[in-house]
Amino acid sequence: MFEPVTIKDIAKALGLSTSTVSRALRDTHEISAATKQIVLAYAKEINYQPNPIALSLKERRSKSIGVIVSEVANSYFSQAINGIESIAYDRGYHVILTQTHESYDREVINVQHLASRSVDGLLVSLSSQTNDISHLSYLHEKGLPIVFFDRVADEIETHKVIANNEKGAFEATSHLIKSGYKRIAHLTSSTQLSISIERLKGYEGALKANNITINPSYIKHCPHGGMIYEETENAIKELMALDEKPDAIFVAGDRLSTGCLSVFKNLKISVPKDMAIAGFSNSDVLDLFNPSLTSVRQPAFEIGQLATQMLLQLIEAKYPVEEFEKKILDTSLFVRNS
Amino acid sequence: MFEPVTIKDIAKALGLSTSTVSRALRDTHEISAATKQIVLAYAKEINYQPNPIALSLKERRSKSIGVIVSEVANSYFSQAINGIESIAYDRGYHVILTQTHESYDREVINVQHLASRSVDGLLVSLSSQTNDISHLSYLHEKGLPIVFFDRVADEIETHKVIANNEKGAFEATSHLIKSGYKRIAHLTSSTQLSISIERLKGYEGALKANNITINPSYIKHCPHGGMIYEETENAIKELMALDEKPDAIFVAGDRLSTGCLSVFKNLKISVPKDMAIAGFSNSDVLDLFNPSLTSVRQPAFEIGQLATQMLLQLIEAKYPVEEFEKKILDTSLFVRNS
DNA sequence: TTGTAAGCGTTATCAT
DNA sequence: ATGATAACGCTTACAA
Repeated sequence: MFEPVTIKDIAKALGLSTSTVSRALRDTHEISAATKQIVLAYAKEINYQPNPIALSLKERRSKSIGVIVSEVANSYFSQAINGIESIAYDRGYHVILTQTHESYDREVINVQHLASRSVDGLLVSLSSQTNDISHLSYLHEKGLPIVFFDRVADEIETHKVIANNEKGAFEATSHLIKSGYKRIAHLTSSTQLSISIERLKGYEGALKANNITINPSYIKHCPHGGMIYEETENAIKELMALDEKPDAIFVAGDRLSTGCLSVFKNLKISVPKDMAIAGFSNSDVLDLFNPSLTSVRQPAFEIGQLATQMLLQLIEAKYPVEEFEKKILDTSLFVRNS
Repeated sequence: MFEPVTIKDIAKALGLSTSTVSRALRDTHEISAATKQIVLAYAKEINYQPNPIALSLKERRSKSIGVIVSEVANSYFSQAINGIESIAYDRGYHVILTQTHESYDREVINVQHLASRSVDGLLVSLSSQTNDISHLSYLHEKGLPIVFFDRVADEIETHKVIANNEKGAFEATSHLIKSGYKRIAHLTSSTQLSISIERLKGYEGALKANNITINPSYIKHCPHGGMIYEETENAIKELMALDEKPDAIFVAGDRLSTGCLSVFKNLKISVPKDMAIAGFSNSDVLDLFNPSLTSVRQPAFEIGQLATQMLLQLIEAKYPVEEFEKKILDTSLFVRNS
C-alpha cells in the first residue's frame, strides 16, 4: 500500500543523481533543457509529489498556521474561520484548527501542541477563562508570530484585529435608549475578556451620554459566555427578581444573545412583555427571523481575513517587525423591523 | 530569534550522544536511571520540545487529518467539525481544515494539497459540483485512508457516516401530509449529491405511501445548495408561477432552508399565507425562534465524531482493512410548536 | 548502558 | 551540466 514516489526513485529510474532530479523539478538554470524535460515527463508519468514534510524539516517552516478559537460551532467564529481559510488558501498555507471550549487549560495545551514548531504562526482568540497569558508571551518572545483577533491580550505586543466593540455596544445601548427604554441591564461574559471590557465601556458610555445612572446590579457576568444554559438563566432570573426590573438588556456576546433569548422563551417567572434585547450576534439566521433582537453584527469574515494577512506578513517578514498594528473594524446594527 | 532546542543541543551540553538523549526522553529501558534523570532535568530546564516534523519525516506520518467540507460557516458542518476536533484532540491528531465552497476544482486542489503525504487520512464531504471522484479514488487505491461523511461517494469502498436522509425526508414529508398539505414541492440541491438522491427518495416515498402523485414540476434543483440567493429565488418563483401552486415545500438542505425562508420573507409575488415549510436544518437558533419551519435535524456532532473514530481506526490499523462500514444515524424532527 | 551510523526526502554546497 | 555529500531533527539497529 501507499508507497510514495520520491526524488530518489526518479533518479534511480533515470540513471541520474538526486540533485539533478531536484534541480530539474525546480526552476534552476543550471540544468540542460534536455534532462529537465526527461525528468519532468517521468515525474508526471509516475505522478511524483514532493514531500512537504521533508521540505518543512529542511526549510524550518510548515506552511501552516494554527488557529485557536473557543468554539467552531459559533457563527462568529465559523465566519472568521471562513475568512482565515480564504486567505490562507490563496497563500498556500494550511489551517490547523483547535478549540478551547473556553478552557484555559485546553488553551495552553493547544498552544503548545501547535507551537512546538509544527506551525509557522498562530491566530489566537483567547478563551474566556484565560487570565495568565505566559504560554503565549513565552512563544512570542521566542519569535513565533502571533496575531490576536477578537479576544486580544493587550500585554503582548503584536498585531491585533478586533471589531469596534465599544462603539458597537454604545450604538446598541443608545438604540435601546432612543427607543424609550431606561432601565437597561447588561449581560456579559467573563470579566477579564478584552471584548467584555470594551463592550461594558460602550454600554456605560451610552448611559452616561444620556444621563442615566449606572446601576451595578444591572450588570451580570456569565463567565462561560452563554455556553452553560443555567448560568445565563440564573443571571436573568436575578435581574428579574430586582425591585426595579430592567426593561431592556444589552447582551455582549453571540452565544449569550441566543442563550438569553431561549431563557426568555422558556422562563416561567414573570417577564415584562415588552422587554427589549439588543446584543452581539453573528447568526445571519437569527436576525432574519427573530423579531425580538436588535443585533450588533461583527465583520467576522473580514476580521479573519485581516488577521491572517497580518500573520502571514509577520511570518514572511525578512526582518523582525517592530511596529505593530491594532486594526479596529466597525460593527453594524441590525434593528428589528417589526 | 526563535532558535529551537534540539536533541543535539542537549547531547552537546551534557556530553552525551544524541541517541542516549533520545532514549532518555522516551521510555526506553535501555538506559540508566541516572543519565535519564539528568537528561530529563536539563531538557525541562531549557524547555526542550521535540520537533514533530522530524518525527513525521522519520515515521512517515504527520499525526494530522485533513477535513474537506463545502463551508465552515454552515451549522451542519461547524457542528460536525466540532465532533471531528473533539475526537482528533483526544487522540493527539491535528485537524487541517479546507473548504470547497461547492467547487469541484477547489475540491481537487484541496485533496491533492492535503494528500501529498502531509496528512494521515482524509475526512471528506463532497462538493455539490463533484461528479468525477477519480482524485479521491486514486489516493484511496494508493492506500490513503479516507472516510466520507454526509455527502458520500458510493463508488469508493471505505467507511461512510451519514444521517438517515431518506428516513428524515420521509418523516418531514409525511409530517406535512399529516398536517393536511397535499401539493408538496421539493426544493433540493445538485442532482448528483448522495444526500439529494436519498432525500428525494424519502420525499417520493412519503408521497407514494399516501397515494399522492409525484409531480415533476414540483421538484426544483438549486445546484449551489442555497449559497446563491437568486438560484433559490428563481426556483421558488417558478414554483409559485405554476397553475397549481404547491401549498408546502420540503427543503433538502441547511442553507437551502434558510435561503428559502428569506426568499419568502422578501418575495413580492403572491405566496399562499399558510405555506408550510419543512426542511433539513441544523441551526439551533433557527428552530428556537422561527415559527414557520419544521426542521429535520442531523446529529452532526456525532457524525463528525464517528467519522473521525473510523478514520483513525483505518489510519492506525496494522493490516489493510477489508470490511467497510456505512453507519447511518437517525435524524430528528423539530416540529414548530405554535 | 552508551555510542556510531544510517535513514526518513529534500535541497544547498562543493566538486567535477 | 551533473554528481557526491552534508544537513534539517529524530529514531533505531548495530557495535562497543
